[in-house]
Amino acid sequence: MTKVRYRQIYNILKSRIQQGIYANGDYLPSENEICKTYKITRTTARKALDELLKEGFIEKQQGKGSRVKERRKSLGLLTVKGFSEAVGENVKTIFLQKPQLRTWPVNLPFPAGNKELENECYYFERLRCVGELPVMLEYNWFSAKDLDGFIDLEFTDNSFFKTLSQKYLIEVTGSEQELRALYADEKSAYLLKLDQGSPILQISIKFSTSSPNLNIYSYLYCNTKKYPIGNIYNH
Amino acid sequence: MTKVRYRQIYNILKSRIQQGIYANGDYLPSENEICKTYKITRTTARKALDELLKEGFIEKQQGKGSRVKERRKSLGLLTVKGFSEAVGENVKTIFLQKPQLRTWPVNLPFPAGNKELENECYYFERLRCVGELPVMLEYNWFSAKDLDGFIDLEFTDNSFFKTLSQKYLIEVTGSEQELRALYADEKSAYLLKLDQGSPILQISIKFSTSSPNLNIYSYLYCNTKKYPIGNIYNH
DNA sequence: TAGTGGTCTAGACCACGGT
DNA sequence: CCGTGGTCTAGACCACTAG
Repeated sequence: MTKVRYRQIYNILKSRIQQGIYANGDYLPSENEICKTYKITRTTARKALDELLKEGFIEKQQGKGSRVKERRKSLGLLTVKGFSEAVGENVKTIFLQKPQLRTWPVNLPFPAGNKELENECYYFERLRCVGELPVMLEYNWFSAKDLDGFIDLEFTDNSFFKTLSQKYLIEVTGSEQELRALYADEKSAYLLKLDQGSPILQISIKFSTSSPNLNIYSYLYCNTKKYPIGNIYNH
Repeated sequence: MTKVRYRQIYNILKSRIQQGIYANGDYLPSENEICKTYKITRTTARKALDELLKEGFIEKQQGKGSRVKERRKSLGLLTVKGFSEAVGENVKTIFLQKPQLRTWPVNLPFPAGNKELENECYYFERLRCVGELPVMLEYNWFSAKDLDGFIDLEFTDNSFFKTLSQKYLIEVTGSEQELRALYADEKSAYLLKLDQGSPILQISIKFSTSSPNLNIYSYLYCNTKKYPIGNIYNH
């Protein structure tokens, strides 16, 4: 799959955790053992563990080891690359607007680069649910440059980023966000099954990708009553 | 100051950026040049740059370099260790409740460990302003164990974490957060100069420290109208 | 004292951007 | 082509935890 070694190790360890092979509170093998097992050096092993740390799967303590941490019932949207990855199973996605070509809107969450604005943009709109409960309303824009045929595309696993990766070999490399508490407008309230004027969490995002002239701009509107948004930071 | 080399380099580069020696859009010296200048290896140089990246001071591009990024007018609370660090200058802090000994409250933002609960806890409460505008209301709890004399303590630079570091040699090593949009209650609304029932951003935090039995539990209530909360994530 | 994670060195090869 | 950042190796020393 991915070529990078630390990413492979990361995936192996992550799936071991998710399958419960390393259960809650267990210690992972030590860094040196991981090195021996996978024939890598500590630099690489530590890089894999760092990813797990950043995403809240483990916690480390000097002199003791890396322990599997309980993940809370929150959507780790801020540290992860998208809704599907953040939530895991039991996700339902409803397209309110399939990808279509548009002119750029006036109010992007972050200013776009000139090269991006040279072309029109793709736009789509989705409602995300955990089980039957709608928890997030999502608006997305990105430059149409270099992404021919995006309109007719079927999303793999309903994941936009997985689709980008598989069909265009483009990876998300980072994100920048701003958070605001707002009143829900009529549309958001209706779709998220809230009273109009309820407090709602707006997340403005700029995703950067491995393609320098492609950024994804998104507004997320979250119903945080049942599922708050989670975030983890180390160091 | 700090003994760790990459932290020193990080501080040097950060202050160069803040002073405008490396201005907005400029490229930093390349990793190899940084190595030569400070007589370090690339591992160390890269670790310093990684910190700058995480906090949004720079952006990197393979084949080109590390460029100084414009910081937006938002409080980078989620990626940084506290209000003072997040905001920079022009901060005003008002103590609503000076540190005092208390019994633990019922509703901590995250469950505390048994060792922490064995003792009573310290509590304090502050209002944080940017200029004259109150933007954040802050409630803090932490175990009184090993922190004798905390009540009479003067905070250095109004920074709780700086005080911990200097007086007790305890460092913040990470944090975990949950975000919710709520209605402002009477007290929050009054202090943050909002209408009662305005939407308000609640950040529940657990700060972990270099002392395994000391975590800081906080609720932050933010007025995001003028200053949204910012966050950055890479990889 | 043995084992763990944290820091650091010295060097290598690769992928990417611009000339 | 060269210089950039991204990955990886092999090995060292340190700080912390626990028996």
